[in-house]
Formats: sequence, structure tokens, C-alpha cells
Amino acid sequence: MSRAAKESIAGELRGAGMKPTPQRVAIYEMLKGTTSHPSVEAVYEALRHAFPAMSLNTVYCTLQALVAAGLVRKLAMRENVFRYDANALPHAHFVCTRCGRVEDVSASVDEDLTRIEPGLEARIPRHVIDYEHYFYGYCVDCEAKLARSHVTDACHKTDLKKGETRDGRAD
Amino acid sequence: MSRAAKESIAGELRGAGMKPTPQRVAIYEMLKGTTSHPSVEAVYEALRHAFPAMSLNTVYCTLQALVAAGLVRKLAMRENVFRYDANALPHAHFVCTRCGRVEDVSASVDEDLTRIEPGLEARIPRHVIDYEHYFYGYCVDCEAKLARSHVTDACHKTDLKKGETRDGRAD
DNA sequence: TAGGTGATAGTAATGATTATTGAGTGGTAA
DNA sequence: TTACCACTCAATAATCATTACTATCACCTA
Repeated sequence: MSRAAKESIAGELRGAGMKPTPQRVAIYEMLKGTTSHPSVEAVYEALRHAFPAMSLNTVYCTLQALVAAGLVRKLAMRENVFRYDANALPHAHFVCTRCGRVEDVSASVDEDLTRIEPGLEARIPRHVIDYEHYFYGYCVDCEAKLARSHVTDACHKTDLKKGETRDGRAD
Repeated sequence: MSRAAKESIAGELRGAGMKPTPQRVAIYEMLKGTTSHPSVEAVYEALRHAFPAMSLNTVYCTLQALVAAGLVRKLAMRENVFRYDANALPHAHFVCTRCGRVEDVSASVDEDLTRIEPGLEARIPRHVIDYEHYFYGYCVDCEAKLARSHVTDACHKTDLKKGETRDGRAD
């Protein structure tokens, strides 16, 4: 990324009251440059080579600070890790329930949702400051594998764990 | 709850292919009788007196089985516990970002969302099997306390608590 | 009664997240 | 310059939700 782009990222951080340290700039820059909605661990791994001394905790702290500053969204889906998104505007996501991939949906969907939201909020007798929409289903890669999947008690899914790992690839 | 109601819950479990053991009936019954969207721990605590021998793991397994059977929803919000909801139909939730309370929103909101969803799905080139909407904000109880809350870096809130250094800072 | 299937309890293990602490950095005022 | 102060970071420990494992138990069927 260009020096100018880096400087603009630093400016965004400053504007949010955060000191633009190299680690913070790199983390925010990495988030802005991906569409994969990475987890803390994924951010950490992606920046390991550039910042060998950076600790995982720094990534946690930086992401929390970015969320608190309103620059980054924390995404909660039905997996036990959080993901982060540099698109701070509320927008809808598609989540593959099989592989965990998270994608943004078409902008026109967001537009439709945004259009009806004021009407919804008016009927929620609360101070709504944010909203999120998740669509769950199967991504194109997983769609094909759907046929042989079947409901099992998660406590006894031992039949899956050896050969047929539920290929928990999260890109 | 009446014997007949218990029997109908057992019937629901059987219909979903689950053996209606007393623990499962009690867990499902408890979920259906609350609007609090309890966590695993909360379900466990609520049934401790009725089933002193029941383990936390049984609650985990049962809830996972209920989710897999489509009888119960697993709710993911921006806290690090999952909550469960016996209303298996997709519907919107309001989440208080301060105290964590989760409420259902008015049914008319759900109706509006349901009405536009087919149109949205048509523009998501994926096999959508479920969706969820979360509205974040402050519940009535927390609204009043909002005034003195301010954004802090979660990593360094310890130095705030004795000296109160960051007082005048707007962050 | 024996054998099979699945549910449960108990507990260990895993893994994500948070807390703590001490060192380092840069700025500011005397 | 020196002293001070606020802030950042890394390293590690601690916490805690969740999952895995295993032996036991209950129920069903032949």
C-alpha cells in the first residue's frame, strides 16, 4: 500500500483519538484490504511476518480499540470466534453454516434493509444505535457437499471426526 | 406445567427424532416458558433444583441436539456466550450493549422483515436457509446510566480506576 | 435374559478472550 | 538536559465457555 494510503489510515486513527502506531496502522490497513472478515487469530497470522514481535494480545487490544472508536465492526455469528470488519456501516452478511465463510451480500440488499430500518426502529421502543443482519446457508463450495450431510447429535458426532472432518475451513 | 403440556413437549421431541428424556423435556420446556433467551449456564442453573444430578454437559448436548433438530435457535451476539431461544422461527432481537439483555422486538417488525426477505434472498446468490436480525442499543434500564459512560480502551481501563486520569478527555 | 443403541454424568482438555504487570516511547515543562 | 506523565506494547497468567472423552446407565427388542 502506498505511503499516502498509509498516511490516510493514520489520519483516520488520529481522528478517532487513537495514536497511529505501526501495529495499529497495519491491523486497520489489513482489515480494510480484505473481504474475508478475519478473526483475531487470522489478523495475527497475516501480520506475523511483518511484525514478528507483535503479540496476539496487541491484536486483541487494537481490535477492541478500533471497535470502540467506531472504525471497525465486531461480527458475532454461530461460531465461537468473533470476526472483524473494517466496514463500520451496518450491512448484511451471508454466513456459510458449513465452512464458516462470511461474505458481504450485494449492496442492493443493504439498501433495501436500510430503507425499511427507520420504520422498524420507530416500533422498537428502545434507543437503537446499531443493527446487524445475518443470512445463513451454504456457500457455493459447500452446496455440493450438502447431499450427504445429516442431522446428528453433536455429542456423538464421532463418525465425523476421523475421515469426514466437517472441513472447517474459514478461508 | 400440566401433564398434557409436558406430553406435548415430549411429542415435539419425538417428532424431531429425539428421545424425550426427562432432562430434555425439562430443558425444552424451560426454554419455551421464558422470554429471557438464556445461556447454557442459565438453563443449567434454572434446572439445578429439579435435576440435581444433571451435568452441565447434558445441557450443552441437549441444546445442541435441539438446535440440530430445528426446535431451538442459537443466538450469537457480541458477548462471548451463546443464548438459546425456543422460538425457532427467524425473528429479530434487540440486544442491550450495556447489560446484555436480549429481547424480542415487536411482531410487526418481524412481519416487515419477513415481507422483504424473499426479495433479499433472491439477490443473494446462495442457498439461504435461515436469517437473523439484531438491533443493538440501550434498554430502558440502562438508558439512564448512559450519561456517564465513555469509551475506553479495554486493555488499559485498570489505570483509570484509581487515578481517574482520563476524566476531561473526550476520547 | 442378553445385546444393542443412545443418553447422561463426570471430568479432562481445548481454545478464545481478558487481566496483569513491567518495560518502552514520545511529549512536555521546569 | 532531566524529570515526569500518559500512553502503548509484549509477555504471561488467569479465566471461562465450550468441546471431547469415557464409563455408566436406561430403554428397547429379540
